[in-house]
Amino acid sequence: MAAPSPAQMAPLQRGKHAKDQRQQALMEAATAVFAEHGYDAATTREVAERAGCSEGLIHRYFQGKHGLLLAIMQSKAAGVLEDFGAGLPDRDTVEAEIEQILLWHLEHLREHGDLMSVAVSRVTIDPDIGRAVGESINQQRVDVILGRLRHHREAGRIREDVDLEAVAEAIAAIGFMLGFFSQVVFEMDPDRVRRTAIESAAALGRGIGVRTAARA
Amino acid sequence: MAAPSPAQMAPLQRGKHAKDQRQQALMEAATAVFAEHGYDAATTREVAERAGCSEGLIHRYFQGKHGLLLAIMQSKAAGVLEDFGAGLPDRDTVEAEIEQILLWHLEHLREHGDLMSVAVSRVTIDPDIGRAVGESINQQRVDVILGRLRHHREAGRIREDVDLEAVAEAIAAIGFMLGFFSQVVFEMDPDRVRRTAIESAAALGRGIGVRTAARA
Amino acid sequence: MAAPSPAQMAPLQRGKHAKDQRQQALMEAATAVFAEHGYDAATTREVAERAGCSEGLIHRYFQGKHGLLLAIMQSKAAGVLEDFGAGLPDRDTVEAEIEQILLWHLEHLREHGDLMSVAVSRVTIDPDIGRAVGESINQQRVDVILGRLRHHREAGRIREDVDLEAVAEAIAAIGFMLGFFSQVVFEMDPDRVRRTAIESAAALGRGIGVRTAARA
Amino acid sequence: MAAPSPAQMAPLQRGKHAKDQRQQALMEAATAVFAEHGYDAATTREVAERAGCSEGLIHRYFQGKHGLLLAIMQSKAAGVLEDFGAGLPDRDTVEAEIEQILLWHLEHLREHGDLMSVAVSRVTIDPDIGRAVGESINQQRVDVILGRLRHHREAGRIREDVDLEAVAEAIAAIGFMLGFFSQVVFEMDPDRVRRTAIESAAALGRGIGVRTAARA
DNA sequence: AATGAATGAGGATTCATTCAT
DNA sequence: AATGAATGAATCCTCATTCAT
Repeated sequence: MAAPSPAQMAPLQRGKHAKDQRQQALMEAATAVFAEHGYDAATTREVAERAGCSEGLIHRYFQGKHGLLLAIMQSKAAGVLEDFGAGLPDRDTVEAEIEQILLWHLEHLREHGDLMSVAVSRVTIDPDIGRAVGESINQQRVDVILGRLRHHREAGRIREDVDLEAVAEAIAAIGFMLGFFSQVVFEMDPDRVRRTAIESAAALGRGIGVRTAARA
Repeated sequence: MAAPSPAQMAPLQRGKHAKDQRQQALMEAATAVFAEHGYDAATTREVAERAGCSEGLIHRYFQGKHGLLLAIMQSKAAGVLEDFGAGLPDRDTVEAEIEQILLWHLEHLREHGDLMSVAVSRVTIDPDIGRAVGESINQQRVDVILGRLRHHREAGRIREDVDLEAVAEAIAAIGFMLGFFSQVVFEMDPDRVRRTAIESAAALGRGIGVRTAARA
Repeated sequence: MAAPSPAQMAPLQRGKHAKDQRQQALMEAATAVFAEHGYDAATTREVAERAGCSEGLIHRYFQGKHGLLLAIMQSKAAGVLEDFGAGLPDRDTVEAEIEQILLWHLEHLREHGDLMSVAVSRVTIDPDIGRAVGESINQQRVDVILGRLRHHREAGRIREDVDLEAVAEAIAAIGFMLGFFSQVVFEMDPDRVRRTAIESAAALGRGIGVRTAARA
Repeated sequence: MAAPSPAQMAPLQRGKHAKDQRQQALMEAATAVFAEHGYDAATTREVAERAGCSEGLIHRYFQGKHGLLLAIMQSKAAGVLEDFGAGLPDRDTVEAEIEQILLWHLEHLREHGDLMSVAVSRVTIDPDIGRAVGESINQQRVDVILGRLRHHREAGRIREDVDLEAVAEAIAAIGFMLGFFSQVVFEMDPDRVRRTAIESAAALGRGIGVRTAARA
């Protein structure tokens, strides 16, 4: 899962203003190492080695190991969602909409598997992380989905009696489970996961859509 | 979340089957401590203290800290599902079926929140745990759900073109997310979670059910 | 200064109830190491090595390096004075009294040079030590001297207009400076130090004694 | 005790004799920081911060932390005594002479409390400091006192059988203990310390003075 | 069978010092 | 000449594990 992160690509000599590069390198290395061994079992030594700099910098830049974890979450949590919503085109049918949302999850959670692993493994223990993950990553995702569903309701494509929030959460749930657990954790067959997403979208879409003449 | 388990100080004398009691006490204490601090940060000392016995026993009985974790998973993972399926009555409609499955998740994941926290936080790191959780807990749940859906299909209540496996996984996903993450991790309002479950069941049920006259 | 402390004299095997012996060994080793390098520069590793046991025990027994320092002070501070006063015979003249007090200081501060070095080097920095040294060691010494002077006043051997407390402090001051600084720190010629003590006692004794016929 | 020295932030520009100012600022800041935390526990970073310049300068100017300590001692040790002896007027009686010597100690050791704290806390550990303190500060003080006592002996005010060196050391001892330990370290009541000094001077003065008619 | 004293390997962190700018 | 970013050695401490009792 963890990108090999060959490090030392650039010598990164002293005194340079390469400070930002080093911080970035440290955060990326840490994400990989944390995902591999877990936060506690990860050593600052390995993080520093992979980032190609000294352990001391972790403490200078991030005030210690925990600060590094926090910095990762704060910096990347935003990034995970930045193109969600904005990047997705409008769809003509509810089924297509849900389908593209689920497929987006499949793609993005696969890409950010390391980050999610770290987040998930800490979320029950570390209140700071719990907050970051719960409010940022989870709630925001639900909100974006909800917004898109509202569009469809306004277009008369969703039944009046459907609780949109509940459905948005259900979609987020399916997206997260398939995208992270099925794909990344359990390493299921990608085709099966993809088919499950598509079928779920169809079922859910039918369930909340108004019955059109075609469907009736 | 953690069962209080105050090391209830039954004297736990020497002989007899006190051994089993001690093993049980150790496993329960460990579940709580692991859930609280995470596996790595948890100390065998605290586990032993809460169980009311000496650290040495952890190694004698379970061959160390990791063995204790494994024992917990193996012993409890089975138990989590034992009444799932068997305990649930048959339902007349697909909606009611899905609803009761989701509500069962809400109830049981709340009860076993500690165990799930431990499992989830280790699942990406520890291959043994990954196996136990993935194959036992996740797949078994999907299978049970699938079995129940097949019943309804045989009764002519589910559309022919629906991929039952996909739907079963979707249901399991929603159940797990709502039951564990929403309830236990994010501590959302129980009523909202419950409503979300019911609404999701309705939407999904409608989506896979054949349109009856009543529904049309 | 530091007793060589060859350690490992007894194998001190496991499981023995040699706990007290080990604590004692640790405290003695620490006294020597602290005196040699200073508290901060001393390493727990060296202390443990000299005591012939593992570093971990320092933390188990004394809750860390600082606890070890405290334990030394508390345990030995009392001991330093236990024979002061009790051990000294009554004297017929004030001069003889002061002389024996000063000579006692010379002897005892030489013996406990290590302990005093540690105490003195920490006394300005560490409030706990400041308290222990200031109140225990210093004030108690003055009190004992004061008690002995009162005896002589009651015997009519000390002038009425002398402030006994002030004189007691002066004697304690001379005793400490000669005993610790001159002897231990500056390593002055023992004979000269001894002569200084005797002459000081004579001068001070004459200064506070009533002029007898013999003296006049 | 510590002079506030708030890093008064004179801009301290490049050229000129700003160098001397910086060295001075560094030494004063270091004296305060060393006195506060002890030499080892003090950090060059805090010294530099308080002096308002960068850590690097400590190494450029003083060749490191230890050099800074040495520079302080060498530069200030002289200053502590510069007006001792010269600044004190002649006295008519031995008592008055001793009294003014002791009171001088009270005043000057209070002023240089920080410096003395540093010196005393290092004197048993650091041979360089030991030398500086022992030979410079201690012996010089004794010598000055001895010189003044000789004056009085030449004036026939001191008994023939008194060992002047011994008495000089006793006076130095009392002065140092009262001036540094009682006042600065133990923070005793200033009035009591002062009274102790005066009474000690009287006793000692009587003890070494020739019995005049008035006294007889 | 159970204890808990002891170990020792390993980890995060601190800090004097160096050096490119 | 001065800075402050970077280093890396060294320290205190923790903890799973072992073993004598």
